[in-house]
Amino acid sequence: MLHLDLDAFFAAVEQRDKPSLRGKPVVVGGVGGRGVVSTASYEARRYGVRSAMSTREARSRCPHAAFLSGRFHAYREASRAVMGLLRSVSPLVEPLSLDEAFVDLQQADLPDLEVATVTAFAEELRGRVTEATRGLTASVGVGTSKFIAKVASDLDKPDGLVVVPPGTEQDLLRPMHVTVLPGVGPATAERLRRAGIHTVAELEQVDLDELVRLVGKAHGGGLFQLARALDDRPVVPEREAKSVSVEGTYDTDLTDRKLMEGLLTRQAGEVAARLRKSGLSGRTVSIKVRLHDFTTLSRSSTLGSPTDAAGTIARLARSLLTDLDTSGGVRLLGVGVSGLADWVQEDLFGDTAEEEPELPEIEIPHHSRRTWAPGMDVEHDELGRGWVWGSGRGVVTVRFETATSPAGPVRSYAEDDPALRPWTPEPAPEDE
DNA sequence: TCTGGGGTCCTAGGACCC
DNA sequence: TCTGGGGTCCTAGGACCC
Repeated sequence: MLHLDLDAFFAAVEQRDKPSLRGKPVVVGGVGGRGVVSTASYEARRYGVRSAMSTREARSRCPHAAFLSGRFHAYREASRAVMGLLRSVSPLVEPLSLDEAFVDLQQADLPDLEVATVTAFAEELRGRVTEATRGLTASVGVGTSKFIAKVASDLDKPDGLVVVPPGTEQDLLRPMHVTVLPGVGPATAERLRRAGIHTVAELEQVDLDELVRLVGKAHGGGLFQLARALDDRPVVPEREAKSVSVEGTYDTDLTDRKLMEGLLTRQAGEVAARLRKSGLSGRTVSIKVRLHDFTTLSRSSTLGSPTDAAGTIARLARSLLTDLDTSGGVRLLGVGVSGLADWVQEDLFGDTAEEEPELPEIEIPHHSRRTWAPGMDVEHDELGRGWVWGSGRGVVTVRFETATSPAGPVRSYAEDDPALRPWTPEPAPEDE
C-alpha cells in the first residue's frame, strides 16, 4: 500500500503561483476575525504556525507572513493532476482529500513488491508528481497496510519517502504515542492517558474487554487491531456522498432572528444547488447552530420523500430554528441534507418546481463576502494577471505576477475600478 | 471578540413493528 | 399479571479526519 501526501499543499500552490512568496512564510485560511489556518508553509511553521490554529494567533506569531484566503480552483486543478497520475499507475486509488491518497500497489504494474522495487517505483512517482504539478513536492509512505503507509508518509516530511519493510511494523509503532492510531484524537487520548496508556506498546498490553470498556465497542475493537499493526482495510476508489452541507461562522454574533432566517435561506439555496449539480436529493434536513459560548446544537427533520428544492429545504431549516433559544447570540449557522438518494421524486402533478427563495435579498451588515479577498486572482485591462495583496478602506492593492511572469509591479486601485476584475479560470470539464 | 468548513462514523434513547 | 426480544428508523450529540 502506498500513501501520498502533498507537502503544505495549499501554501505550496500559492508559492508556486506567486513567485514573490517563495521562501517566505505563507498562511492559507480564514482571514476574517474568526478564521483559522488551513495550511502554513514550512517557513511559517518555523514560527509555530499550525493548521487549525486561529488566524489571530498565527498573525501574532508570524506578523510578516502573507495571509491568503485560498483559491480552491487552483487546488482542485493540482489535485486532479495528481489523482490522474496515480490512477494511471493503479486502478485502485482512494483520495482522502485534495492532497492525499492511498494507492494499492498490488494492482500496479510492478514486477514484484520487494522493498528495493517499491522504493525505486515510489521515488519515480514522487518525481512525476512534481512534474505533473509544476513543482509541488509529495511525501510518500509504503507499507503492508493503509495504516502503516500513512504512518510512514509522515516520518520524513517534507519531500520524503519511507518504505516500511514487512515484518518491522510493530517495532516501528510500539514506541509511538497512541495518537498515531487513526481515530485516536484528543478525547480518546485523554481517556487512555487516565488509564495509564500512552504508547502503542502500552496499548498492546490492554486486553479487548478492557479496551471496549474504555472507549466503546466499535472503537475498542479497531484499536485492539491497530495496536498490533493489524489492518486489512481495502482501498475504496469511489464512495457515495452521504450528506451535503453549508455552514458559516460570522465575524460578530447574530442576534436578529430575521437575519438568521435570511442566512439559512441563502445556505439552503447553496445546498440545493450542489445537490442538483450532483444529481442528488435527500430526505433529512438539518440545521446547525453554534451559540456565542460555542455550545453547538443541531435539529433535523425527515421528509417522506427526498428533495432538492431550495424552497423546501429553506422552509424546513427556518422552522427548525424556531424552537432554539438564540438570545445569547449565534456565531455559526449551517444547513445540511442527508439521507441522500441519487434520484429525484417524480413530479406526479407535472408542475415545474418554482425555486424562488421567498425571502428578499437581505442586507447583511458584517458578513458579506469580501469581493477582494487576499490572494485571489485578478485581471487588469492594461497590466494583465495579478493577485490581491490586500484591500480595505475602498482600496485594493494588486501584485502583478504569475507563476511564469514574476516581478511585475504593485499597484493600488479603487475597489470599484472597472479596469480590475476577479479572474477565474476556464470552467473545468464536467466529470464529477 | 480564542476556537473554519466539509465531511464520516458511532452512541444512545425512544418510537414502532413483528 | 408485571414489564420478551429483536430489528429498523429517527433524533441529538460527540469524536474524529483533512
